[in-house]
Amino acid sequence: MLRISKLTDYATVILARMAAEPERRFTAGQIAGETHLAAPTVSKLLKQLHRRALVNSTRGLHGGYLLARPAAQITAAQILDALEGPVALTECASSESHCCIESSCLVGRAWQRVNLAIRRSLQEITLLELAGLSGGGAQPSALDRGFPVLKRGPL
Amino acid sequence: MLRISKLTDYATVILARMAAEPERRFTAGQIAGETHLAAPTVSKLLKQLHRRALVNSTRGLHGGYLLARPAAQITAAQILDALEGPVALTECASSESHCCIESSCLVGRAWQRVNLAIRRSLQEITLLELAGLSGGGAQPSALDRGFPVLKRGPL
DNA sequence: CCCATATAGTACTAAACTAGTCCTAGATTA
DNA sequence: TAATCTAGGACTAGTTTAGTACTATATGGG
Repeated sequence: MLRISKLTDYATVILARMAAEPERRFTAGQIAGETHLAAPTVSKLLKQLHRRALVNSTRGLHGGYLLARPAAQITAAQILDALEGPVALTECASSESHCCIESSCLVGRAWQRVNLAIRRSLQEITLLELAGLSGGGAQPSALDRGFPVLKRGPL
Repeated sequence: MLRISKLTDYATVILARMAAEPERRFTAGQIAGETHLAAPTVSKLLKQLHRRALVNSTRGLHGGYLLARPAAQITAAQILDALEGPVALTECASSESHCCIESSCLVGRAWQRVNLAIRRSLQEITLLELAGLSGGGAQPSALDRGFPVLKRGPL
C-alpha cells in the first residue's frame, strides 16, 4: 500500500551501518562492501545524505563519512525527507498544488491529517531504533513500547 | 515522503461521493460528472472496487453502483488494499521477498513494525471520516480526537 | 611537485510503474 | 431487439526510479 523507494531503504541500511560504529570513518567503498550494496549506489546516496547534513564528509586520502550527529538524534522522518523530499500522501496534500477537482473534493483535508499523523510517527523513530541499537535500557523505544508511534495530543 | 497513487486518491473521492448519498444508485458516468474525474478512469476504478467487494453493481438499464456496506464499515486500509494490494513500505517487509542483503540488513524488522503501525492507523479511519461525514457526534472520530491514530497496545 | 585516494556534482540510460484510453463481451429492461 | 449499463482485458504514452559514467575538486604522502 504505502511505499518508500528502494534508495531510501538503502540509505537507512547505510546509516544503520554507520550508527553501529559511530566513531569510525567510513569510505563509500567500505560501506558498500559491508552492506552488500552496489558501490556507485552507496556513493550516490552518501553524497545526498551529505547535502542534507545527515553525514559529514572529508575528502582526500583517508577521507570518508561520519554521522553528522548521534544516531539518537536522527529520525526516520529526517531520512525520508532527505531522500524523497517533503512529498505528501496525495498531491493535494503538498503545499502549492491546486488539483482541478478541489472544489468538489471532500477528501483532501482528511488525507492531509492522515499524512500529518504518519509524519509524527516517523519523527518519533530514531536511527538508533531503526538500526536495532536502542539498547533495551529502562527507556523503551517508540517502536518497542507497544505503540504509539503516534502521540496523543491536538492535531 | 510517503505516497499513495493518484488512482487510489481518486477512488476515495469516488467512494466519498457515494457515501454522501448512501441510498442512491450511481452510474459511472454520474460519478464522473459530479466529481469532475475522467469517465473512463471512474469506470475502471469502480470495476476494481467491485472486484474487491467495496461496492455492489447491477448491470443493464438503470444499473449502477452502490456501497457494499455502510461508510462507517469501510476503512482507509481497505481502500488502499483494494487498489494497491498488500504492498509494504519496503520490499523486504512484504511476504515472500528475499533481498540479497538480508543477512547484513539491520533495518528490515524495524520497517516492518513501522509499516504495521501505519496500517493500524489506517484501519481506524473510516470512509465516513474521509468523506467528512463523521457527524460531530458525542463520539469523536479517530481523526478528530487529537490523535492516536495508532492505538496503544502490544505490537 | 606529483600522484593516489577520496568525495562532489552532473548528466545520461534503461527499466519499471502509473495513468489513461479503447475495444469487445455480458446483463438487464423497456 | 434496441438502448443502457457494467465486466474485463489489451494497449499506449508518460513519468518516475534505479543505476551508471564521467569530470572536477580536495587531501595527504612520497
